[in-house]
Amino acid sequence: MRKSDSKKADRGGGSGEATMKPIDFGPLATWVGFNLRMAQEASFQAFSHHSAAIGENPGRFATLMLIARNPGIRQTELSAASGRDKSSLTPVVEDLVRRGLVERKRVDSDRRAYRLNLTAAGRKTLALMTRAARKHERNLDRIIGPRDKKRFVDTLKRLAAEIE
Amino acid sequence: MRKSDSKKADRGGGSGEATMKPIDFGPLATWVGFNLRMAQEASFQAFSHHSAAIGENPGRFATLMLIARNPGIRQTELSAASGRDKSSLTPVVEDLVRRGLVERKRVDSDRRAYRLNLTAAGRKTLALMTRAARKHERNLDRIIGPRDKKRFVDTLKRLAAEIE
DNA sequence: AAGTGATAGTTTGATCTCAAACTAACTGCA
DNA sequence: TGCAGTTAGTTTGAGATCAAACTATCACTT
Repeated sequence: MRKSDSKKADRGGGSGEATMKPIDFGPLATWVGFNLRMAQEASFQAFSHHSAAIGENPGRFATLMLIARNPGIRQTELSAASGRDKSSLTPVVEDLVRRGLVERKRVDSDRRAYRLNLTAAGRKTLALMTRAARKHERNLDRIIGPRDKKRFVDTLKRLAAEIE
Repeated sequence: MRKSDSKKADRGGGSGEATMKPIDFGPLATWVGFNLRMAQEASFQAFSHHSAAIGENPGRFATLMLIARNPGIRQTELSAASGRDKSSLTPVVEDLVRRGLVERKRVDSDRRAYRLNLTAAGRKTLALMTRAARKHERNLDRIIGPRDKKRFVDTLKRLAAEIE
């Protein structure tokens, strides 16, 4: 069983009875930040489990996709695009290179930087993950409903872009 | 400067010129999972920085709020409500108790379990954080727009609840 | 009672992440 | 030239998190 078991609840101000009370979320119930976290976590977990068979995780997937669509991208650009600190990317890229999914070339004109590209193996893995991701997305779409989807994603994008 | 510097980009299939190209997100652009992560991360960071002055973080805030609204809640219930594994909660609760914000009482009828309650100090800290959270939420609301807010939060809730 | 299976919370180990400090290399200006 | 400030990527340290294994206790059945 993943996550904690949400079963019965015997609670009460002081003296404990055997009444199963629902949780009171107070203001959290309507706050965006909290619900964003809960939804993200649920989505992340579900996709993690889906793609575990391939031996990757959602972060790797985004990384591979961004490299595929932006051949020659550099690590710092990649980190900005994927919303992670550049230092978080160091071990990820290292691992992808070690496993032969990504190729790293030093840039002639700037010897500090690397350019990243997918190898054939990388493209293959990406294709596998894309299939898993599509399945996952269909699941999310079903929950969101086709009507709201575009607006929902737009709102997420605005949030990501505009929070101070 | 937080996160990596998203500045210029000199990229190109093979030979590098000084053209600043925007990132191609491919299918990520429309996928819910990815945008959920980006928005969540942005929101989390912003609130973290806001509440850093109080010496807490978003997770602690949810924890305190849930204890406040559900006096006598047990750790396992709390972990389910806050979407974290119960084992993640152990050090959090320990720390809150150590710092005198939360009080932990063994349950007579079940000596495995604890009941959690806020102390006066805990209520004070929660009040402080609530102020910070309200400011943060106003900021998010402004981005989302009052019209869409309810629907947006409902969708987040459905996602959290219904992802397999 | 004794034993079996579930449950509350902790421990441990593996990942992932940020943030700040660091190295190397670039750019621009004096 | 040569120095000052910036940038690309790495290292290091701290903190979260999950998941599985574990301990203690409970609840139920026999």
